[in-house]
Amino acid sequence: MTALEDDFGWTLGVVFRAFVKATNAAVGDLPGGHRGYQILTASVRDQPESQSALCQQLGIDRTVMTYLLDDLERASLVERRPAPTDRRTRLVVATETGRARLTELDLRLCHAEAHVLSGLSAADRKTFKALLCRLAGHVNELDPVPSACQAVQDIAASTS
Amino acid sequence: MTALEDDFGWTLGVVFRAFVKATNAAVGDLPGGHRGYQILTASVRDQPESQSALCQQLGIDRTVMTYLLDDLERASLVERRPAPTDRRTRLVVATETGRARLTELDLRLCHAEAHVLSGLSAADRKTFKALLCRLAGHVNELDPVPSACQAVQDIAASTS
DNA sequence: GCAGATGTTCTGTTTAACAGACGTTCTGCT
DNA sequence: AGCAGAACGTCTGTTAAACAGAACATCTGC
Repeated sequence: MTALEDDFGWTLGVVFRAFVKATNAAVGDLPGGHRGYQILTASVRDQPESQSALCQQLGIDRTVMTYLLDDLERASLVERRPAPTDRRTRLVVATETGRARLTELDLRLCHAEAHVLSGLSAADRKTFKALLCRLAGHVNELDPVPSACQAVQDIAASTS
Repeated sequence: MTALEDDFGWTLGVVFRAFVKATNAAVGDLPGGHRGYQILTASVRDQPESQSALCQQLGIDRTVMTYLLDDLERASLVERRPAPTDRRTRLVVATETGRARLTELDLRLCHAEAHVLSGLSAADRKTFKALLCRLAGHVNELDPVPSACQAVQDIAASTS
């Protein structure tokens, strides 16, 4: 219980970790974990025009994306189909199953967020989110975040 | 710029990542990175009575701690000396150099925190920290955090 | 003094990510 | 049309990090 490190960093880490843990629990056995979720989301919302576009968007290595998609495809959540305009590229589209799974996951993730934030009143929750958002925006100006996944990778080699 | 994932998780990740990055930059070439800093801090503040106590406190594997301490010792920042009461255990004590390095690091980390929080006014900064602290406390009740480092490890296998 | 427990280190295995090579397909130039 | 070079996706090999378990040294209780 001693303040091992700077209090701010420690608390931030605790909260972030709790969110990560809740998120993982919510995602459950989805192939690829949180990255599977992100791929699924992108395939529905953004209709990525190629695998490599998806890679760049999510900050995932091409070689990793390959077997990530393999797993998702094996679970019938997405399909790789050759792009009609350029047969080098594969279009990543969500199946009906994948779409259904995504709406379910969104719900669960919403609960996960609520779980982490349950220590605050509704008003505090709102101000916290607002401040966090301002902070994120400011930080993004200072040093644009390449991607959501990149963050995780950096963190892996980093500190709390 | 599309909201890939839940906004809360994304913003939290962005801010956390920014902090991590700033922290790493502040720590610089310290052997062991942020863990080196934590070990150094613990060796000064808590005077750990054994390596394994340190491991448990920081959530670092024993085998990892071994070469982490090797590196720190090689840099003359800490010393392993046999405990007078039990010669099986090694006392980890900071050298004078290590102590000086730590005060310098504390200063740099303070700047790093200020850098991340520079997007908020002093008042907002204060409320943000307070809310974060309440959140961390609450989260800790729900599911006690074993350690600061454990968080990072979990995050490595996780989401933003 | 001996059996078992504990602290630390070493070895081997596993996992994850990345760099590079390869086959396929497209684009630009002649 | 045909060819050189680039781009996309996949596969192979290498590297780094973490953990499990064995091995060694030392302590505690009987």
